Parts: sequence; structure tokens; C-alpha cells
Amino acid sequence: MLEQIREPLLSWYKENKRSLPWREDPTPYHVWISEIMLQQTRVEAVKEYYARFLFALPELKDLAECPEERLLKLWEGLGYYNRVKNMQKAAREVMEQYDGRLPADYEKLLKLPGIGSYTAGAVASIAYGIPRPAVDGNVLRVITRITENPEDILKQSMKKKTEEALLEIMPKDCPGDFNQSLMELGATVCVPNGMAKCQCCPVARVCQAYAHGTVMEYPKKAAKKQRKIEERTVLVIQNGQEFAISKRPPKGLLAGLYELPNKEGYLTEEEILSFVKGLHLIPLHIREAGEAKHIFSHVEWRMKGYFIKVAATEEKKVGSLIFVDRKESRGKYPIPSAFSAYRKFIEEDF
DNA sequence: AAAACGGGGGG
DNA sequence: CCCCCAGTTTT
Repeated sequence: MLEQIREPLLSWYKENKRSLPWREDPTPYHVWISEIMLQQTRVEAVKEYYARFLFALPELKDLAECPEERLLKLWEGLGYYNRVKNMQKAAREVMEQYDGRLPADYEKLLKLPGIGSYTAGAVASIAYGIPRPAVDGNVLRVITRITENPEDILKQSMKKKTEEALLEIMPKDCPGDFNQSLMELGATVCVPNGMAKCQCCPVARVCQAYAHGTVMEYPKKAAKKQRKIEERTVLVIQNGQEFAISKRPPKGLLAGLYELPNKEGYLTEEEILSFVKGLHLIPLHIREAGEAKHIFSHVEWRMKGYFIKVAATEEKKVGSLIFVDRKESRGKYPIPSAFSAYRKFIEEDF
């Protein structure tokens, strides 16, 4: 039944595949980097990052040896920063255990940090021609529509069953093309929200949802839980030509990145001034710097900003604060986009 | 099995 | 503006 999709999908892919940077020279390293970047991230956004990343770190060895600061800077704006930290951990393991080459073995790939069944399947099939499925959201959408499967695709069990079904039907001589054809169909034809382009679909003839006019009802997903709301006060502290930033803790949200000093809750100007004094800084002037919002997947920051001019000691570091000039803040320190509303106070003159 | 983990695009 | 997108690890 499902095996009927194999040939039409493969010939459709041959004709219609997009030319993408990571398809030009699909070495295991290239496929790996692109697949990690493409997790939770759109193709258009990844293109630039991919080029810059490989220019900076052309070989797996370079990734293994890169200072974390530089690595985070290369990743700045892509989000889910654990992806790149895990990638470096994995690169170091590969240097030690596999002589610098990603193993041509699904199970071994799966054991590397940051590589789950999807990425292991993608690298194994695309770079090594090993017949393993690579089931991502695109594939799940395509398959649940074809089979009109009403199960919740957010469930792990659903993904596992799909992987098993696809392993059965995938061509053993071109597993990479088969996997990519499913993902490509999901990305360009069997698209989410909005109209699927069933008129151009190579497998419309075998698609149950198409036959019954229910395409838009799939995939089914359980309702997601509500986001937590957090109020924060963000401080833009200027001392002469320098501004205060600090490094976030090594674990948790935005781990190890830099941020503008900020505190939980909405502080009054009095509370802010006494906080600033507590840092052995002398506040000269304070005014509001506006409100901003940043939405993460599971939490929402509602921020009120304050712009504060201070006088201070000669020291570069005051408590946990680091004073940097405009240029440095832009070029050297990775600062996540959650703070972008307030970075303009640093980058422009006030 | 559920929660943590960012950021961008579309309607 | 709100809604949607969705791999891997951790709990």
C-alpha cells in the first residue's frame, strides 16, 4: 500500500528538487551541519548561517577546536543554542573515537550528542547511502495525510511507527533521495497551514486525505500548553563610552550568552537606583527606555527598559558586569535577539 | 510522557 | 498582532 509512493516520489524529486547549498557537496560534515541548523529553522534563514559557518569552520576538526565564544557568535540569532554546543561535543568525540570522521553507522551516530533519530537517519542516508528513514515534521505531515492517520504527531510513538513503516518501503539503493523526496514534498507541495498544492502532487492518486477532501485536517496535533509570562526590568547602563553587559549562567535559557543586566519583575526607579548603587556605580541620570516583548517557545518576557548614565571606577568589571564599548558589543559578544529592542540604545548615540 | 529550549514567517 | 512551525535532551 504505502510502497506505491516510492517510484512517483523518486522521479518527482529528480525533476523538482531545489538546489540548496548543502546539496552541492553532501559530505557527512556538510549534511550534519545543515541538518542541525535546519532543526526548528527555515531554509531561507539557514542559508547565510551555513555559508558563514563553513567558511569559518571548514572541517569537523575546526569545529572541535573552536573557542566557545566564537562558536556562539557564529550561531547568534539561530536560537536553541544547545544545538551548537552539542555539535561541538559531538565533534570532539568524533575526533577522539572515530579519527575525525563521522561514523557510517546509524547506531553510532545516534549516540553522539545532539543527534537523534532524525539527524542520524539524514546523515546515514544522505551522506553514506545507508537505508534509514529521516522522519521530521514534513515527513510526518506527508505520511499522515497519505494514510489519513488521525494520531497525534507530537507523540513519540507516532514518529517511531512512521520510522518503522518507512524503513520497510524505502529503496535500499537510494535512501538519501527517498528521504529527501519526502521532506521536499512536505516543504514545497504538501505544505502546512494554507493550501497544499495537491494538483502538483506526485502521490495525490494514493493519498487518502486527498481522496476524501480532508487534507487540511492533517496532521492532527494535541493542544499545546499555555506559555508562562515573565515580567522583567532591563537596564541599559552607560558609563562614558561603555555599556554594561553580563554573561548568563552556563545552564538553562540562553545559557552562556551575554545579556543586558536585567531583573525579575518590574522595579521602580528607586529600586533600580539602589540596585545600581549596590554595584558600586554612581547613577547620574535615569529615564525610561520603553517596553518590549520577547516570546520563547515556553515563556514570554514582558520587559520594561531603563536607560541609566553612571559614573564609575576604572575597573572593567563591576561585580558580574562587563563594560564594553559599542563596537565590542556588536562584534564580539553573542547577545540573543530577546534584547534586540534595547540594543539600539547601545549602538546609537544618546 | 511532558517540559525545556529561540526565533522567524504568515495571515 | 496572534498563530504556526517542531528535533533533541532533560525531567
